[in-house]
Amino acid sequence: MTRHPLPTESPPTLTIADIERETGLGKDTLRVWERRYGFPSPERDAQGERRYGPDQLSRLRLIKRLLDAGRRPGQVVALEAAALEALTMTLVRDDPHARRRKQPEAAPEPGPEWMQWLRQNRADEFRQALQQHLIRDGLARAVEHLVAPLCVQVGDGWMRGELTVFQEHLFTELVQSLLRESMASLDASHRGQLRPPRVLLTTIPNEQHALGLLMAECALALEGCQRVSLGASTPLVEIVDAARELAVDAVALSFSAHCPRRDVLDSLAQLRQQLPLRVAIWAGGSSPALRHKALAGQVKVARQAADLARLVQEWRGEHAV
Amino acid sequence: MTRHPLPTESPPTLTIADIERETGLGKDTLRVWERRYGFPSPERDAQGERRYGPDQLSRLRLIKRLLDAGRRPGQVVALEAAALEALTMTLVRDDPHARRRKQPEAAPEPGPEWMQWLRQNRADEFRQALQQHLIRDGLARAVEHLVAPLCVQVGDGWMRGELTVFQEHLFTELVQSLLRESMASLDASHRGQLRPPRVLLTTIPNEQHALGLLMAECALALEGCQRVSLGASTPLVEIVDAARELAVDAVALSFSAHCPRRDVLDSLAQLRQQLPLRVAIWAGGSSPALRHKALAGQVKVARQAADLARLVQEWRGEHAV
DNA sequence: TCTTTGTTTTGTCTTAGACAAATAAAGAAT
DNA sequence: ATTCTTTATTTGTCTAAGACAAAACAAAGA
Repeated sequence: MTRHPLPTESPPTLTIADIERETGLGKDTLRVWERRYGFPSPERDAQGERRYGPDQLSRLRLIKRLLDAGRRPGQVVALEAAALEALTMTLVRDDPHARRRKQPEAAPEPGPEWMQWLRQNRADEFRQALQQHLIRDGLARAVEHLVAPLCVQVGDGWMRGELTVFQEHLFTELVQSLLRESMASLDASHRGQLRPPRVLLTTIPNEQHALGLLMAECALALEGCQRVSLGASTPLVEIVDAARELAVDAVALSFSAHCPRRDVLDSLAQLRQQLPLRVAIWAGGSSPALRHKALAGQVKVARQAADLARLVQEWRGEHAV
Repeated sequence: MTRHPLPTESPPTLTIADIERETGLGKDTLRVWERRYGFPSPERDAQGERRYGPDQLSRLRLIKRLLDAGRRPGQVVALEAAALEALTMTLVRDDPHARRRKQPEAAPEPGPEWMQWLRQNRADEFRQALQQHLIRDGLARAVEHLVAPLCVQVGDGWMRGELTVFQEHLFTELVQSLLRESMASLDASHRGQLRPPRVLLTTIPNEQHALGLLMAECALALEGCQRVSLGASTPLVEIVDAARELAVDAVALSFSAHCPRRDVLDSLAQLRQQLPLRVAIWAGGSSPALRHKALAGQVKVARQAADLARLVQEWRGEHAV
């Protein structure tokens, strides 16, 4: 993906745009880190432009993981690769705010075999086991007690470096395929009997995480709701337009843990302002920003699939004919 | 999504980051356009930062559409909103290279009713009609003669402004849901009888267009291939790793029309360099860059779903036991 | 244990200039 | 008429150091 593919030169080949794409760190951020912390320290090509080596890329990947885990740049950017690895192994989900959260009656975690299948790329076995689980325990329980916690485990595993990016992609794709299948057969059993509320599902721009959205749709499907999904990453203006044109009763938004706080709060505020009050806003997902106080009253927050079912029932209670 | 939501002030409220997110135009590009063409011409807030009004945003959206349609910035950026609208109506798909391509035996285009359902947000009718079509004509014909041309029509309609972004999202989601359903039942009928080649499907980073990928997967499913999809936007390094770890015979990549030429050619070259030669590379999609000569020999290009089926058969011929 | 204050960290924005890759236009040779 | 080369223009992205507000942290007070 380098602009000048020179097979002969090995070490410094990646441009700043490449690094931005591969790590998700902005160009400005990369430059200011170089100035402040002395890392990354790319060489320069004939035109004076930055050229990063593969070692710096992987070190930046480690840093990004630690940042997502709650570390701050000043603590980690200047650290050696070895120290970064050590930190990575030490702490997983060491969210500084986590002390307050007490383990809510430790739900039965899915066993380690699931993660092992992923690590060993046994996609077929993973898929079959998940399919069996869906059939035997039903969609509701499978989402709540298997898929949702697996998403957390996969996220953690990715942070710890135990899972590669492609293994995470594979997981997403497998789950997506099976959940959609389950919903299709669920709808078939309802046969046009879908009742209100009519719910619009999507995520805000730059939020590509589609699994949360899909799990939310499952919860709504189980309640027999009419639903319209726009997939991920819809511009805010379009969400407002869609809510009007499609005449929905509620807009459900999913926010993954990686979604910047600002974007979460700002977009929810803006949507509340632009959507008519009779349209409810339901926000869900693992984003910590959803615990923010400013949301109370404006927006209903659902932290689990079961919460979403509760919101539907509340809505039906308030809009009984 | 504005950083400072001031409900009292109406006109200039969007920051440059908002514009980047909503239009997809880079910050650098927006600044250099302002310098060169005098547009956009944002006001400044107390800190001297750019603040764009809604009118400028919509005008930039028009410009973006025209650029995607093949116009160049120098021709359109300085134009008034009215002139932009006029240009938009005038020319659709006015690809400057289009003169060479002769209409290849005009395939029966899907009727106008499909686009009308989308424009009028009749999602249910659209879904039902598509489902019936899939059942009656089969997956192969439905993809080739209905879904694929509809994708083109939707792309054009979006450029002309006849379709909104959310209508395009809705279309994508509906089609995706139905295609996945069809593939699931197709696989169920094969019952573990899937044969080689084993194919990895994905797109390169920043290529979010998932429908092309899904249509490709349909074509492979129809041939009874083993396939592993990673979804959209996988880093190149990860594609290489995944190909090795998952022991695939071929890597299939989908490139939408919006995908930058450079990215297409560079990533294909880099993949060919890093993948072992026994792993075939199949590139498909509507990207014009796929016509480039440099690809010949290195990579097999499939412009339609049928081409992909042919590639599978060729592969099987070469690898007969 | 929770709110309020002050301090530090950190991402993003600003400026103008430079340059190479992509595209269009013009000319030459089939 | 086409196709290939050469020249000219357009256009996106990179560079620099400085600035500043919002987020995060630490410490003091209720």
